[in-house]
Amino acid sequence: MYEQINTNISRYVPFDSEELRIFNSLMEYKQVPKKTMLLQAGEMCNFEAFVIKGCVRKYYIDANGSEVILQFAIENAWVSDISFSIYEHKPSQVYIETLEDCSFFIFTPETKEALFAQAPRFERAFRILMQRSLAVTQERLFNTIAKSATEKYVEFLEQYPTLSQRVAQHYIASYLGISAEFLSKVRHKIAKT
Amino acid sequence: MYEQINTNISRYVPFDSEELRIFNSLMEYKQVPKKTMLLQAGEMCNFEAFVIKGCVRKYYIDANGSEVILQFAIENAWVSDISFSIYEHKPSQVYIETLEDCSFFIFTPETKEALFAQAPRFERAFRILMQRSLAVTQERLFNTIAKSATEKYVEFLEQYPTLSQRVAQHYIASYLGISAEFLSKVRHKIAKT
DNA sequence: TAAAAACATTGAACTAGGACAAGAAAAATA
DNA sequence: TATTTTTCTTGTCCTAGTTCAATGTTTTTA
Repeated sequence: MYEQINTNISRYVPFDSEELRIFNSLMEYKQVPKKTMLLQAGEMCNFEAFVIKGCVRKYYIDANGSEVILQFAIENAWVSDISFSIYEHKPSQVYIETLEDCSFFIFTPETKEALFAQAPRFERAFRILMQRSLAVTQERLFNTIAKSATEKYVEFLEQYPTLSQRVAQHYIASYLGISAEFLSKVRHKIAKT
Repeated sequence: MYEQINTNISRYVPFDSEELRIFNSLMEYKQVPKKTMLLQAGEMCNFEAFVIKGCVRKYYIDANGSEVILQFAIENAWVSDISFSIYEHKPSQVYIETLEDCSFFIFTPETKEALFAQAPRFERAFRILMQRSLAVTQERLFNTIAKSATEKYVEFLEQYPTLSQRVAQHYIASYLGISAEFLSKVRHKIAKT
C-alpha cells in the first residue's frame, strides 16, 4: 500500500523505517471519482496529493475563458497548487480536476508541518522534489517558446507515451498551447508520413 | 555587506545570529565584469549565485541557434542551473551570462551541503525559495501560452519596471518569446495610444 | 439501446507574429 | 572624435496557427 509513495519520496533522500513510519502515519488516503474538482480558483489550496492511481489535470482559465493546462499528474506524481496558495495564504488561481477515478495520499499544511517537525529530513526530500518540478517547468517553457506544434506533440508522445491514450486530445492541445483543431491537423500530417 | 542576503534568506524562515554567521562564513564573494559567461551549455553548473549588484541572463539556445531567455536575475535574486545540473550530475543545457558588472555571493554544492549539515533549517528556506521560483515559472508559462505579445510586454513593464532601462530590447523580446522586430512594432503601437 | 453529450476531423477564411532586408540611432571603443 | 559595433525601427512578404462552422465519431447516460 505504502510502497509506491515510499519509493518516490526516498528517491533522492534515503529514509529509515522509523522515518517512513512517521511519514505514512501522517498522510490520508482518499478515493475520488472522475471529473471531481479538487480545487477551484478563488479557494485556498490546502492539500498536496500524491497520485496512487488515476489522472488529474491542473489548469488556468485565461481572460477569454479558455483553459490552459499546466500539468497532468498520473501515478507517482504530486499535484497541488503549492506555489503561492499554501505559503502565501493567497487564494489559488488554478483549477485541479480528476480526469479518471483516482486514489491519493494527501498531506495538508498541518500534517506536512507535523512531518517536518517529527522528521526534519523530509524538508530535504521535498526541496529536491520541488527542484525537479522547477526543472521540468523550465524545460516546458523553453519548448513552448522555441518549438513548433509538431515538435511539441511528437516530444509529448515520447515523454508521456501512455497519456495520449488516457486523456482527450483537446486536453493535450491545451497542454501544448495549441488549438484542438490544429492538433488534429498535426496528427493527420504525422499519420501520413 | 551581508544584510541584503540575510534579509532575503530570512524572508520565510527566521534565522538566529549564529545560523546567519554560519551562512555568511560559507559563502564566497565574487565580482565579475559585464559580458562574462558564468555557465556554458555542456558544463556542469557548480554554483548558486545571489546577485548583490548587477544583472544576469540565463538562456537556452534552440535548434535554429536562436536564444530563449528563461530568467533575468537582478539585485536580490538567485541564479543557477539548479534544475538538473547539480543534483543529477548532468551537464547543463543553459547559458548564464552577466549583462552588467556584477557582484555575487556564491554557494557551491559543497558549501551548500556544509551549510545544511551545520544549520539544517536552511533546507527549509531553500525549499521555500524553490517553491516560489516554481510559482513564478508556472505563471510565466501560462502568460506565454495565453497572452498576446502586447499584453506580455505591458505586464513585463509593470512587473520589472527598471529592467527595460537596463537591458537591450531584443533580450526582453527573447524573454517574452517574440521577435525583436515584433516587439519594436508593439512598442510603436503602444506609444501612439 | 436510444438519445444526448462530448470529442475529433476537415475545410475555408483570417491574423498574429515571423523572417528578411535596409537604414537610422545609439553606444562602445580606439 | 571618428569609427566600428550593437541596437532599434520600419516596410514587405510570408506562414504557422487560430477561429468558425459543419459533419462525423465515440462515449456517456438514461
